[in-house]
Amino acid sequence: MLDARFVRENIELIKKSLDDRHYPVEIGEFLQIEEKRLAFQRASEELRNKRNVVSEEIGRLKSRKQDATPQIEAMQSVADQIKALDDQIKALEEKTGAFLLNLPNIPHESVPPGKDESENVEVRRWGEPRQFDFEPLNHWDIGELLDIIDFDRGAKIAGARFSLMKGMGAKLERALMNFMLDLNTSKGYKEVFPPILVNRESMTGTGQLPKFEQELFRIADPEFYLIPTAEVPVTNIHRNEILNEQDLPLSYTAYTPCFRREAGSYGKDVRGLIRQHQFNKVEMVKFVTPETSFDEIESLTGNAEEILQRLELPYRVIALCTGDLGFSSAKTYDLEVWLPGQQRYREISSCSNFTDFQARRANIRFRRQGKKGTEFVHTLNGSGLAIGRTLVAVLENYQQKNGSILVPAALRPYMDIEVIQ
RNA sequence: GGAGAGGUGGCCGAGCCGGUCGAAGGCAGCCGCCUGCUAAGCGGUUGUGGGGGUAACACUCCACCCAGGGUUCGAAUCCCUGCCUCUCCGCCA
Repeated sequence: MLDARFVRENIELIKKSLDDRHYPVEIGEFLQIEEKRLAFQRASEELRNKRNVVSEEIGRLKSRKQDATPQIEAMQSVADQIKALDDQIKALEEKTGAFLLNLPNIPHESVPPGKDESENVEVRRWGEPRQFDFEPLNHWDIGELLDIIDFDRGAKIAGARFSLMKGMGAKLERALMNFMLDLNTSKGYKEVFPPILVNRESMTGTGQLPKFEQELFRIADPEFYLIPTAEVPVTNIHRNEILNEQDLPLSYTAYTPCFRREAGSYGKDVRGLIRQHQFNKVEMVKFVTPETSFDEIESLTGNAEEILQRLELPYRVIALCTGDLGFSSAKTYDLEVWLPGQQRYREISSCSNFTDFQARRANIRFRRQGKKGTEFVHTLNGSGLAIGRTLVAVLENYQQKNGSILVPAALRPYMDIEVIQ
Protein backbone atom coordinates (compact mmCIF):
# COMPACT_ATOMS: atom_id res chain seq x y z
CA MET A 1 0.00 0.00 0.00
CA LEU A 2 1.11 3.50 -0.71
CA ASP A 3 0.78 6.34 1.77
CA ALA A 4 -2.34 8.47 1.30
CA ARG A 5 -0.43 11.71 1.73
CA PHE A 6 2.28 10.51 -0.64
CA VAL A 7 -0.34 9.76 -3.28
CA ARG A 8 -1.97 13.15 -2.72
CA GLU A 9 1.30 14.95 -3.20
CA ASN A 10 2.73 12.83 -6.02
CA ILE A 11 -0.25 12.22 -8.22
CA GLU A 12 1.75 12.60 -11.47
CA LEU A 13 4.26 9.99 -10.34
CA ILE A 14 1.41 7.60 -9.53
CA LYS A 15 -0.13 8.17 -12.94
CA LYS A 16 3.18 7.42 -14.64
CA SER A 17 3.67 4.29 -12.53
CA LEU A 18 0.25 2.94 -13.46
CA ASP A 19 0.94 3.78 -17.05
CA ASP A 20 4.28 1.94 -17.01
CA ARG A 21 2.58 -1.08 -15.50
CA HIS A 22 -0.20 -0.92 -18.06
CA TYR A 23 -2.42 -1.05 -15.06
CA PRO A 24 -5.65 0.88 -15.49
CA VAL A 25 -6.87 2.61 -12.32
CA GLU A 26 -9.18 5.60 -12.12
CA ILE A 27 -7.48 8.12 -9.86
CA GLY A 28 -9.39 11.30 -10.63
CA GLU A 29 -11.88 10.86 -7.83
CA PHE A 30 -9.30 10.10 -5.19
CA LEU A 31 -8.01 13.62 -4.69
CA GLN A 32 -11.49 15.07 -4.31
CA ILE A 33 -12.50 12.44 -1.79
CA GLU A 34 -9.33 13.00 0.17
CA GLU A 35 -9.88 16.74 0.22
CA LYS A 36 -13.37 16.25 1.52
CA ARG A 37 -12.21 13.73 4.06
CA LEU A 38 -9.59 16.09 5.44
CA ALA A 39 -12.07 18.96 5.64
CA PHE A 40 -14.52 16.79 7.58
CA GLN A 41 -11.75 15.61 9.81
CA ARG A 42 -10.76 19.16 10.66
CA ALA A 43 -14.40 20.05 11.39
CA SER A 44 -14.85 16.98 13.56
CA GLU A 45 -11.70 17.70 15.52
CA GLU A 46 -12.74 21.26 16.13
CA LEU A 47 -16.04 20.09 17.57
CA ARG A 48 -14.33 17.50 19.69
CA ASN A 49 -12.09 20.16 21.09
CA LYS A 50 -15.15 22.18 22.03
CA ARG A 51 -16.79 19.15 23.58
CA ASN A 52 -13.70 18.29 25.60
CA VAL A 53 -13.47 21.80 26.99
CA VAL A 54 -17.15 22.01 27.94
CA SER A 55 -17.27 18.46 29.31
CA GLU A 56 -14.43 19.32 31.59
CA GLU A 57 -16.37 22.33 32.78
CA ILE A 58 -19.44 20.17 33.39
CA GLY A 59 -17.31 17.89 35.52
CA ARG A 60 -16.10 20.82 37.54
CA LEU A 61 -19.59 22.20 38.05
CA LYS A 62 -20.98 18.86 39.09
CA SER A 63 -18.26 18.28 41.61
CA ARG A 64 -19.26 21.58 43.18
CA LYS A 65 -22.92 20.52 43.08
CA GLN A 66 -23.74 23.30 40.66
CA ASP A 67 -26.20 23.19 37.80
CA ALA A 68 -24.79 22.18 34.41
CA THR A 69 -28.01 21.67 32.50
CA PRO A 70 -27.41 24.39 29.87
CA GLN A 71 -23.95 23.07 29.08
CA ILE A 72 -25.18 19.49 28.80
CA GLU A 73 -28.01 20.52 26.52
CA ALA A 74 -25.65 22.49 24.31
CA MET A 75 -23.33 19.53 24.02
CA GLN A 76 -26.09 17.13 23.02
CA SER A 77 -26.35 18.72 19.62
CA VAL A 78 -22.57 18.90 19.33
CA ALA A 79 -22.38 15.18 19.99
CA ASP A 80 -24.87 14.59 17.21
CA GLN A 81 -22.87 16.75 14.82
CA ILE A 82 -19.68 14.91 15.62
CA LYS A 83 -21.38 11.62 15.01
CA ALA A 84 -22.77 12.76 11.68
CA LEU A 85 -19.35 14.00 10.57
CA ASP A 86 -17.63 10.83 11.70
CA ASP A 87 -20.08 8.69 9.78
CA GLN A 88 -19.25 10.62 6.66
CA ILE A 89 -15.53 10.44 7.34
CA LYS A 90 -15.80 6.71 7.77
CA ALA A 91 -17.63 6.32 4.48
CA LEU A 92 -14.97 8.39 2.71
CA GLU A 93 -12.18 6.45 4.36
CA GLU A 94 -13.68 3.24 3.12
CA LYS A 95 -13.46 4.56 -0.40
CA THR A 96 -9.91 5.88 -0.16
CA GLY A 97 -8.82 2.79 1.77
CA ALA A 98 -10.15 0.46 -0.90
CA PHE A 99 -8.55 2.61 -3.54
CA LEU A 100 -5.15 2.53 -1.84
CA LEU A 101 -5.31 -1.21 -1.19
CA ASN A 102 -5.83 -1.78 -4.90
CA LEU A 103 -3.03 0.54 -5.98
CA PRO A 104 0.16 -1.35 -6.96
CA ASN A 105 3.68 -0.46 -5.86
CA ILE A 106 5.74 1.99 -7.90
CA PRO A 107 8.36 0.29 -10.10
CA HIS A 108 11.96 1.22 -9.35
CA GLU A 109 13.71 3.36 -11.95
CA SER A 110 16.01 0.45 -12.84
CA VAL A 111 13.08 -1.74 -13.92
CA PRO A 112 13.01 -2.09 -17.71
CA PRO A 113 9.90 -0.64 -19.35
CA GLY A 114 7.63 -3.03 -21.18
CA LYS A 115 4.06 -4.13 -21.58
CA ASP A 116 4.23 -7.82 -20.70
CA GLU A 117 6.56 -10.76 -20.17
CA SER A 118 7.77 -10.62 -23.77
CA GLU A 119 9.70 -7.47 -22.85
CA ASN A 120 11.43 -8.89 -19.78
CA VAL A 121 15.20 -8.57 -19.96
CA GLU A 122 17.70 -11.39 -19.56
CA VAL A 123 20.41 -10.20 -17.19
CA ARG A 124 22.82 -13.17 -17.25
CA ARG A 125 23.15 -16.90 -17.80
CA TRP A 126 24.96 -19.52 -15.83
CA GLY A 127 25.89 -23.02 -17.03
CA GLU A 128 25.57 -24.69 -20.39
CA PRO A 129 22.51 -26.77 -21.27
CA ARG A 130 23.74 -30.34 -21.48
CA GLN A 131 24.07 -32.05 -24.87
CA PHE A 132 22.22 -35.37 -24.83
CA ASP A 133 23.18 -38.33 -27.01
CA PHE A 134 19.60 -39.54 -26.66
CA GLU A 135 16.16 -37.96 -26.63
CA PRO A 136 15.66 -36.53 -23.10
CA LEU A 137 12.35 -37.39 -21.46
CA ASN A 138 9.85 -35.18 -19.68
CA HIS A 139 9.92 -35.44 -15.90
CA TRP A 140 6.44 -36.94 -15.79
CA ASP A 141 7.58 -39.81 -17.98
CA ILE A 142 10.74 -40.24 -15.92
CA GLY A 143 8.72 -40.13 -12.73
CA GLU A 144 6.31 -42.81 -13.85
CA LEU A 145 9.00 -45.06 -15.34
CA LEU A 146 10.97 -45.00 -12.08
CA ASP A 147 7.73 -45.21 -10.04
CA ILE A 148 8.69 -42.19 -7.94
CA ILE A 149 5.86 -39.80 -8.96
CA ASP A 150 2.28 -41.06 -9.15
CA PHE A 151 -0.05 -38.57 -10.80
CA ASP A 152 -3.03 -40.92 -11.11
CA ARG A 153 -3.14 -41.70 -7.44
CA GLY A 154 -2.56 -38.05 -6.56
CA ALA A 155 -5.66 -37.27 -8.58
CA LYS A 156 -7.57 -40.12 -6.92
CA ILE A 157 -6.71 -38.94 -3.43
CA ALA A 158 -7.30 -35.23 -4.00
CA GLY A 159 -7.92 -34.26 -7.63
CA ALA A 160 -6.27 -32.66 -10.62
CA ARG A 161 -3.00 -30.84 -9.96
CA PHE A 162 -2.11 -33.08 -7.03
CA SER A 163 0.51 -35.78 -7.05
CA LEU A 164 1.92 -38.54 -4.88
CA MET A 165 5.67 -38.74 -4.38
CA LYS A 166 6.95 -42.22 -3.69
CA GLY A 167 10.16 -43.91 -2.60
CA MET A 168 13.24 -42.11 -3.89
CA GLY A 169 11.00 -39.37 -5.31
CA ALA A 170 9.73 -38.55 -1.82
CA LYS A 171 13.26 -38.79 -0.49
CA LEU A 172 14.61 -36.50 -3.21
CA GLU A 173 11.93 -33.97 -2.30
CA ARG A 174 13.03 -34.15 1.34
CA ALA A 175 16.71 -34.02 0.42
CA LEU A 176 16.16 -30.83 -1.58
CA MET A 177 14.40 -29.12 1.31
CA ASN A 178 17.15 -30.00 3.75
CA PHE A 179 19.91 -29.05 1.34
CA MET A 180 18.37 -25.64 0.70
CA LEU A 181 17.60 -24.92 4.35
CA ASP A 182 21.13 -25.90 5.35
CA LEU A 183 22.68 -23.72 2.68
CA ASN A 184 20.46 -20.75 3.54
CA THR A 185 21.11 -20.99 7.27
CA SER A 186 24.85 -21.17 6.55
CA LYS A 187 24.44 -17.79 4.81
CA GLY A 188 22.96 -16.25 7.95
CA TYR A 189 19.27 -16.80 7.37
CA LYS A 190 17.40 -17.84 10.51
CA GLU A 191 15.30 -20.94 10.00
CA VAL A 192 11.64 -20.71 11.03
CA PHE A 193 8.70 -23.03 10.62
CA PRO A 194 5.52 -20.93 10.61
CA PRO A 195 1.79 -21.69 10.58
CA ILE A 196 0.55 -22.51 7.09
CA LEU A 197 -3.02 -21.44 7.87
CA VAL A 198 -3.21 -17.72 8.46
CA ASN A 199 -5.81 -15.08 9.20
CA ARG A 200 -7.14 -12.34 6.99
CA GLU A 201 -4.92 -9.65 8.49
CA SER A 202 -1.79 -11.53 7.50
CA MET A 203 -3.00 -12.05 3.94
CA THR A 204 -3.78 -8.34 3.68
CA GLY A 205 -0.42 -7.42 5.19
CA THR A 206 1.56 -8.98 2.38
CA GLY A 207 -0.86 -7.91 -0.35
CA GLN A 208 -2.61 -11.17 -1.31
CA LEU A 209 -5.88 -9.69 -0.13
CA PRO A 210 -8.13 -8.11 -1.09
CA LYS A 211 -7.04 -8.26 -4.75
CA PHE A 212 -6.16 -11.92 -5.16
CA GLU A 213 -8.80 -13.74 -3.17
CA GLN A 214 -9.56 -16.00 -6.13
CA GLU A 215 -5.99 -17.37 -5.99
CA LEU A 216 -6.33 -18.61 -2.44
CA PHE A 217 -7.75 -21.66 -0.72
CA ARG A 218 -9.90 -20.67 2.18
CA ILE A 219 -11.36 -22.53 5.11
CA ALA A 220 -14.79 -21.12 5.83
CA ASP A 221 -15.47 -22.00 9.44
CA PRO A 222 -13.50 -20.91 11.29
CA GLU A 223 -12.04 -18.55 8.71
CA PHE A 224 -8.46 -19.30 7.69
CA TYR A 225 -6.47 -19.00 4.50
CA LEU A 226 -3.95 -21.55 3.26
CA ILE A 227 -0.72 -19.79 2.46
CA PRO A 228 0.28 -19.52 -1.22
CA THR A 229 3.89 -18.90 -0.13
CA ALA A 230 5.89 -18.72 3.11
CA GLU A 231 6.31 -15.03 2.35
CA VAL A 232 2.93 -14.52 4.02
CA PRO A 233 3.50 -15.97 7.50
CA VAL A 234 7.19 -15.05 7.61
CA THR A 235 6.75 -11.40 6.61
CA ASN A 236 3.91 -11.19 9.13
CA ILE A 237 6.22 -12.32 11.93
CA HIS A 238 6.91 -8.65 12.55
CA ARG A 239 3.50 -7.21 11.70
CA ASN A 240 2.66 -4.26 13.99
CA GLU A 241 6.14 -4.22 15.42
CA ILE A 242 8.79 -1.54 15.78
CA LEU A 243 12.25 -3.02 15.19
CA ASN A 244 15.61 -1.62 16.22
CA GLU A 245 17.93 -0.37 13.51
CA GLN A 246 20.82 -2.40 14.93
CA ASP A 247 18.80 -5.62 14.51
CA LEU A 248 18.50 -5.04 10.75
CA PRO A 249 18.82 -6.67 8.35
CA LEU A 250 16.71 -9.56 9.65
CA SER A 251 16.94 -12.64 7.41
CA TYR A 252 14.67 -15.65 7.62
CA THR A 253 14.35 -18.86 5.68
CA ALA A 254 11.44 -21.24 5.91
CA TYR A 255 10.27 -24.43 4.35
CA THR A 256 6.49 -24.65 3.95
CA PRO A 257 3.95 -26.30 1.73
CA CYS A 258 2.20 -23.76 -0.50
CA PHE A 259 -1.36 -23.85 -1.81
CA ARG A 260 -2.69 -22.12 -4.89
CA ARG A 261 -6.00 -22.27 -6.66
CA GLU A 262 -4.42 -21.66 -10.07
CA ALA A 263 -7.77 -20.32 -11.19
CA GLY A 264 -7.58 -19.09 -14.75
CA SER A 265 -4.65 -21.34 -15.64
CA TYR A 266 -6.78 -24.17 -16.98
CA GLY A 267 -4.98 -25.88 -19.79
CA LYS A 268 -1.59 -24.51 -18.71
CA ASP A 269 0.99 -27.05 -17.58
CA VAL A 270 -1.70 -29.64 -16.99
CA ARG A 271 0.84 -32.44 -17.02
CA GLY A 272 3.60 -32.88 -14.51
CA LEU A 273 4.71 -31.11 -11.39
CA ILE A 274 5.18 -27.61 -12.75
CA ARG A 275 1.79 -26.24 -11.70
CA GLN A 276 0.28 -27.94 -8.65
CA HIS A 277 -2.35 -26.91 -6.11
CA GLN A 278 0.05 -27.98 -3.37
CA PHE A 279 3.80 -27.69 -3.60
CA ASN A 280 6.79 -27.35 -1.33
CA LYS A 281 9.01 -24.31 -1.26
CA VAL A 282 11.90 -22.92 0.72
CA GLU A 283 11.61 -19.17 1.00
CA MET A 284 13.96 -16.38 2.06
CA VAL A 285 12.59 -13.20 3.62
CA LYS A 286 14.47 -10.06 4.62
CA PHE A 287 13.63 -6.95 6.63
CA VAL A 288 16.09 -4.17 5.84
CA THR A 289 16.65 -0.42 6.07
CA PRO A 290 15.36 1.57 3.06
CA GLU A 291 18.78 2.70 1.87
CA THR A 292 20.03 -0.90 1.53
CA SER A 293 17.10 -2.65 -0.09
CA PHE A 294 18.27 -2.43 -3.68
CA ASP A 295 21.64 -3.88 -2.69
CA GLU A 296 19.86 -6.55 -0.69
CA ILE A 297 17.82 -7.72 -3.66
CA GLU A 298 21.09 -8.40 -5.49
CA SER A 299 22.52 -10.49 -2.66
CA LEU A 300 19.21 -12.26 -2.10
CA THR A 301 19.10 -13.19 -5.76
CA GLY A 302 22.70 -14.31 -5.47
CA ASN A 303 21.76 -16.62 -2.61
CA ALA A 304 19.06 -18.21 -4.70
CA GLU A 305 21.45 -18.55 -7.63
CA GLU A 306 24.01 -20.31 -5.50
CA ILE A 307 21.54 -23.11 -4.83
CA LEU A 308 21.25 -23.74 -8.56
CA GLN A 309 25.00 -23.47 -9.00
CA ARG A 310 25.66 -26.04 -6.30
CA LEU A 311 23.16 -28.34 -7.94
CA GLU A 312 24.90 -27.59 -11.24
CA LEU A 313 21.68 -26.70 -12.98
CA PRO A 314 21.93 -24.20 -15.88
CA TYR A 315 19.78 -21.12 -15.40
CA ARG A 316 19.28 -17.54 -16.44
CA VAL A 317 18.32 -14.40 -14.54
CA ILE A 318 15.45 -12.30 -15.85
CA ALA A 319 14.62 -8.75 -14.83
CA LEU A 320 10.85 -8.36 -15.02
CA CYS A 321 9.69 -5.35 -16.98
CA THR A 322 7.20 -2.81 -15.62
CA GLY A 323 4.25 -4.52 -17.27
CA ASP A 324 5.06 -7.95 -15.80
CA LEU A 325 5.98 -6.80 -12.31
CA GLY A 326 3.92 -8.21 -9.45
CA PHE A 327 1.39 -6.01 -7.68
CA SER A 328 3.42 -5.42 -4.49
CA SER A 329 6.88 -5.42 -6.03
CA ALA A 330 9.12 -2.48 -6.93
CA LYS A 331 11.68 -4.75 -8.61
CA THR A 332 11.80 -8.46 -9.36
CA TYR A 333 14.34 -10.92 -10.73
CA ASP A 334 13.10 -14.31 -11.86
CA LEU A 335 15.45 -17.27 -11.96
CA GLU A 336 14.67 -19.68 -14.75
CA VAL A 337 16.15 -23.16 -14.82
CA TRP A 338 16.86 -25.11 -18.00
CA LEU A 339 14.50 -28.05 -18.55
CA PRO A 340 15.77 -30.43 -21.25
CA GLY A 341 12.43 -32.24 -21.44
CA GLN A 342 10.73 -29.02 -22.48
CA GLN A 343 13.78 -27.49 -24.19
CA ARG A 344 13.22 -24.20 -22.42
CA TYR A 345 13.92 -22.19 -19.28
CA ARG A 346 11.20 -22.28 -16.62
CA GLU A 347 10.74 -20.06 -13.58
CA ILE A 348 12.08 -21.64 -10.40
CA SER A 349 12.54 -18.59 -8.19
CA SER A 350 11.29 -15.04 -7.95
CA CYS A 351 13.20 -12.47 -5.89
CA SER A 352 11.53 -9.15 -5.14
CA ASN A 353 12.07 -5.90 -3.33
CA PHE A 354 8.74 -4.65 -2.02
CA THR A 355 10.29 -1.46 -0.62
CA ASP A 356 7.91 -0.14 2.07
CA PHE A 357 4.77 -1.36 0.30
CA GLN A 358 4.20 -4.45 2.44
CA ALA A 359 5.67 -2.80 5.52
CA ARG A 360 3.08 -0.04 5.36
CA ARG A 361 0.24 -2.52 4.96
CA ALA A 362 1.58 -4.74 7.71
CA ASN A 363 2.80 -1.81 9.81
CA ILE A 364 6.39 -3.00 10.22
CA ARG A 365 8.58 -0.14 11.35
CA PHE A 366 11.99 0.51 12.82
CA ARG A 367 13.62 3.17 14.91
CA ARG A 368 16.97 4.66 13.98
CA GLN A 369 19.52 4.76 16.72
CA GLY A 370 19.43 8.07 18.56
CA LYS A 371 16.60 9.42 16.43
CA LYS A 372 13.01 10.14 17.26
CA GLY A 373 10.12 8.67 15.35
CA THR A 374 9.83 5.58 13.22
CA GLU A 375 10.20 4.60 9.58
CA PHE A 376 8.85 1.68 7.61
CA VAL A 377 11.33 -1.09 6.87
CA HIS A 378 11.78 -2.46 3.39
CA THR A 379 10.85 -6.12 2.88
CA LEU A 380 12.21 -8.55 0.34
CA ASN A 381 11.69 -12.17 -0.42
CA GLY A 382 12.75 -14.81 -2.85
CA SER A 383 12.22 -18.48 -3.41
CA GLY A 384 15.22 -20.46 -2.50
CA LEU A 385 13.85 -22.49 -4.21
CA ALA A 386 10.58 -24.02 -5.33
CA ILE A 387 11.17 -27.67 -4.40
CA GLY A 388 8.87 -29.36 -6.89
CA ARG A 389 10.31 -27.48 -9.84
CA THR A 390 13.84 -28.12 -8.62
CA LEU A 391 13.03 -31.82 -8.49
CA VAL A 392 11.76 -31.55 -12.05
CA ALA A 393 15.02 -29.88 -13.08
CA VAL A 394 17.12 -32.56 -11.35
CA LEU A 395 15.20 -35.39 -13.01
CA GLU A 396 15.38 -33.87 -16.47
CA ASN A 397 18.97 -32.60 -16.33
CA TYR A 398 20.46 -35.66 -14.62
CA GLN A 399 18.65 -38.37 -16.57
CA GLN A 400 20.76 -41.04 -18.23
CA LYS A 401 20.29 -43.14 -21.30
CA ASN A 402 19.26 -46.22 -19.28
CA GLY A 403 16.46 -44.26 -17.59
CA SER A 404 18.20 -43.79 -14.26
CA ILE A 405 18.92 -40.48 -12.53
CA LEU A 406 22.35 -39.46 -11.35
CA VAL A 407 22.08 -37.79 -7.94
CA PRO A 408 23.78 -34.33 -7.99
CA ALA A 409 26.93 -34.33 -5.87
CA ALA A 410 25.52 -31.67 -3.54
CA LEU A 411 22.55 -33.91 -2.69
CA ARG A 412 24.42 -37.16 -2.08
CA PRO A 413 24.91 -36.53 1.65
CA TYR A 414 21.13 -36.19 1.87
CA MET A 415 20.26 -39.18 -0.34
CA ASP A 416 22.82 -41.81 0.65
CA ILE A 417 22.79 -43.08 -2.94
CA GLU A 418 24.36 -41.95 -6.19
CA VAL A 419 21.80 -43.16 -8.67
CA ILE A 420 17.99 -43.39 -8.68
CA GLN A 421 16.93 -46.40 -10.73
C1' G B 1 -16.85 -29.41 24.65
C1' G B 2 -18.19 -27.29 30.06
C1' A B 3 -16.79 -23.57 34.08
C1' G B 4 -13.95 -19.46 35.59
C1' A B 5 -9.97 -15.38 35.50
C1' G B 6 -7.70 -11.80 32.61
C1' G B 7 -5.80 -8.49 28.37
C1' U B 8 -3.36 -0.90 30.70
C1' G B 9 2.71 2.85 28.10
C1' G B 10 9.72 -0.58 26.39
C1' C B 11 8.71 -4.12 30.73
C1' C B 12 6.14 -4.92 35.66
C1' G B 13 1.90 -2.94 37.76
C1' A B 14 -2.27 0.58 40.08
C1' G B 15 -6.81 2.66 38.49
C1' C B 16 -12.04 -0.19 36.66
C1' C B 17 -18.95 2.46 42.35
C1' G B 18 -17.82 7.28 34.69
C1' G B 19 -15.30 13.66 34.80
C1' U B 20 -8.99 17.48 36.28
C1' C B 21 -6.16 9.91 33.50
C1' G B 22 -1.99 9.83 28.21
C1' A B 23 -2.95 7.40 32.69
C1' A B 24 -0.01 6.50 40.12
C1' G B 25 4.25 3.63 41.50
C1' G B 26 8.43 0.59 40.22
C1' C B 27 12.04 -1.10 36.59
C1' A B 28 14.67 0.12 32.18
C1' G B 29 16.46 4.15 28.92
C1' C B 30 18.22 9.25 28.20
C1' C B 31 20.25 14.18 30.21
C1' G B 32 22.46 16.68 34.25
C1' C B 33 24.58 16.79 39.41
C1' C B 34 27.53 14.10 42.76
C1' U B 35 31.95 10.61 43.04
C1' G B 36 39.41 9.24 42.78
C1' C B 37 36.89 4.71 39.93
C1' U B 38 32.62 1.36 40.22
C1' A B 39 28.17 1.09 42.81
C1' A B 40 24.71 3.87 45.36
C1' G B 41 22.33 8.73 45.74
C1' C B 42 19.78 13.49 43.94
C1' G B 43 17.06 16.38 40.05
C1' G B 44 14.89 16.32 35.25
C1' U B 45 13.16 13.60 31.10
C1' U B 46 11.15 9.44 27.91
C1' G B 47 5.01 6.45 23.50
C1' U B 48 2.42 6.01 18.56
C1' G B 49 -0.63 7.81 14.53
C1' G B 50 -3.22 11.85 12.14
C1' G B 51 -4.51 17.29 11.31
C1' G B 52 -2.73 22.47 11.59
C1' G B 53 1.88 25.16 11.88
C1' U B 54 7.44 25.91 10.64
C1' A B 55 12.79 26.61 6.00
C1' A B 56 13.43 23.01 9.79
C1' C B 57 12.49 22.98 15.03
C1' A B 58 9.15 24.97 18.52
C1' C B 59 4.14 25.05 19.27
C1' U B 60 -0.94 23.38 18.97
C1' C B 61 -5.36 20.26 18.18
C1' C B 62 -7.52 15.23 17.65
C1' A B 63 -7.22 10.02 18.44
C1' C B 64 -5.11 5.70 20.86
C1' C B 65 -5.54 1.84 28.09
C1' C B 66 -6.49 -5.99 22.88
C1' A B 67 -10.01 -5.02 18.38
C1' G B 68 -14.84 -3.42 16.64
C1' G B 69 -19.64 -1.53 17.95
C1' G B 70 -23.04 0.81 21.78
C1' U B 71 -24.78 3.97 26.18
C1' U B 72 -23.46 9.16 27.87
C1' C B 73 -22.55 16.17 27.76
C1' G B 74 -18.18 13.03 29.02
C1' A B 75 -15.55 5.96 29.10
C1' A B 76 -9.24 2.84 30.57
C1' U B 77 -13.61 2.73 33.74
C1' C B 78 -20.65 0.71 32.07
C1' C B 79 -23.05 -2.75 27.97
C1' C B 80 -22.55 -6.07 23.45
C1' U B 81 -19.52 -8.87 19.85
C1' G B 82 -14.86 -10.81 18.36
C1' C B 83 -9.70 -12.18 19.07
C1' C B 84 -5.91 -13.72 22.37
C1' U B 85 -3.76 -15.55 27.20
C1' C B 86 -4.21 -18.34 31.73
C1' U B 87 -6.64 -21.99 35.38
C1' C B 88 -9.90 -26.20 36.44
C1' C B 89 -13.05 -30.32 34.50
C1' G B 90 -14.00 -33.49 30.28
C1' C B 91 -12.20 -35.66 25.68
C1' C B 92 -8.22 -37.09 22.33
C1' A B 93 -3.05 -38.04 21.63
